[in-house]
Amino acid sequence: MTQNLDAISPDIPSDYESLKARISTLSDSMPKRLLQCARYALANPDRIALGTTAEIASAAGVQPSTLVRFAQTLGFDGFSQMQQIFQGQLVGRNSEYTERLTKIRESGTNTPGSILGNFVERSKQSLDDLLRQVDTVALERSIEALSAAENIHLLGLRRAYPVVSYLHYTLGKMGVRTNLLEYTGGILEERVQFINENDALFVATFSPYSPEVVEFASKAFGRGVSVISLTDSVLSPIARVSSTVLEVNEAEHGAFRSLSTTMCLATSIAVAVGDARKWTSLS
Amino acid sequence: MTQNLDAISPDIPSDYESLKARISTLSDSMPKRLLQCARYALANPDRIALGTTAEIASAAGVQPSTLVRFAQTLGFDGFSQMQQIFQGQLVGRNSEYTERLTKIRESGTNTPGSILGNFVERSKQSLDDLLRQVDTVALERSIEALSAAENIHLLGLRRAYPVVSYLHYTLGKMGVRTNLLEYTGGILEERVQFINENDALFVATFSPYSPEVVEFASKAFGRGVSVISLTDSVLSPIARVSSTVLEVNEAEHGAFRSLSTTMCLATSIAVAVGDARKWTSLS
DNA sequence: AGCAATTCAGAAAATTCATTCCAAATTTAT
DNA sequence: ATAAATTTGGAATGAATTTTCTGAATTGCT
Repeated sequence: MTQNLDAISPDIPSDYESLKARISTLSDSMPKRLLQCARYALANPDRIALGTTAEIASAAGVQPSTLVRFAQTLGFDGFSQMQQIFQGQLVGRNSEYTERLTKIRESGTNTPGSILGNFVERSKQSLDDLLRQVDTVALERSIEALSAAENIHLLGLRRAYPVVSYLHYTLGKMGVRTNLLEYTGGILEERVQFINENDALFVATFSPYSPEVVEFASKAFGRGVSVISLTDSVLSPIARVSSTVLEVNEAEHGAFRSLSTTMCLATSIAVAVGDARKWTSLS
Repeated sequence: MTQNLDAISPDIPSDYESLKARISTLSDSMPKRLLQCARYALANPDRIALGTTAEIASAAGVQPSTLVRFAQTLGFDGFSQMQQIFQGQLVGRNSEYTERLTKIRESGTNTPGSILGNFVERSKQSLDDLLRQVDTVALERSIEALSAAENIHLLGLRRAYPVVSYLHYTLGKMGVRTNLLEYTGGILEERVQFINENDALFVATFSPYSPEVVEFASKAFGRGVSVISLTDSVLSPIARVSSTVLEVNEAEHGAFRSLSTTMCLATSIAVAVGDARKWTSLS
């Protein structure tokens, strides 16, 4: 009886795309736990494809039975039937991926896909380099300096602006207030006076190094402020006026650079500083 | 415990590559049925990864128990253990990755270096996932829409702000002027009226989705504006009010996410749009 | 050809798994 | 505030799956 009705009305999704679509539409009317399943499934399709109900359930923080109910809500008989869709996606994607990779490698055509592929490849390379070449001593000194600072000031223009802007946000989220120095005409220099000796200045600047930024850092450094700089070469003019220099070689495609690697380092710094501050400044 | 035993007994392949190597070396001295397994496994790795012993056995023309013996011949405890290697290959998670991550995790302490290591590994994985999961159709449609737009408006707050901010910069460098919508209190909504039908709105928003952003996009979409959104899930409220949705699963470490992958995609979009515009709008 | 060692198929056992069920808890409607 | 309906956790169940075991078949050796 029920089976007949089920078979008629909600025909089951037959591929991953329609499954996603259905989850998306049904998610509105889903109770808490089922929504939790929905979120987990969309965020970890691979684990759904390969895991057992027990494993997945514990990873998603629900009961195995909830997973089954989730699958049934979507129109499947049970979990296993839903799992097959995820498995199909996994296999198809795998073959597509290798195909895509070879296409990227051989054809120089500038399709959006190949541009992306190129950036991905180079970014991975660049991340590897970062981990291999990073100066851990400098990194640790940076964290220390930032953790110990009374106030943290952040400066970065143009390409470096998103980096400091994200640091500002992330550190803020961790309860570390920072002063993001936005560029508002020639007034920048005047603000050096508001930075005092116990503060730290974090500066990011890349290849056509903004003179204003270097100038600003120089003045702060001259005043005895701890200057931590993030740049792309030790030859950067900022290096001369920094207490600590962090170097990043960003991935590039033609004349354009991604910010993947830089962001990775920046985020790590933020988390490390947040961690360090948590222990020292715990009220 | 188990690790010690594993390490002592004929060390088991931890990688699909080394597994293949072992199969091919041992296959010389394999009896008929085991050879049959070997051949089938190498020819149908996906089915080994996903099937049950019964299914695979019948497909390969052997008994389930033979499959188990086959796995044991290669040094595994049983079939299931071998299957994991095939699964890892399918997901694209090779042993180096997991090895490094466990090494990082084992070191336990949150030293700056280990935090960075963690972010680097996860970002690399996340980049791989991006290339695997990216919806090329959506990507191409996004590029088209952005290239064809009279004006491009960019919107993103909090964690998404660095992304649009970088897009603003990069597109500007390529001669594509964009309108970066900064948040200045409640005035945001009023600005919808300055966006017209031939424009495109690029919106980025992530997990605690800013209602203002969604609201803004919704209004623009309602006015017939082409809305391209960059978000982290199809469950994102922005998906409903977008012409095209680009999904990114960013790497995370604890509660904190890097922006590496997102930045990689954003940069690719910028370059692709810049390319496309170059040909159409060459004066 | 005859014997020993190895390999095999198939059944049996042990384990794990997906699913169902029900009482408790929570939400919704009245 | 109370009752009804829905949702949830967790145990129970029955099915399925991996693995072991054993006698038969095959192979290799003399």
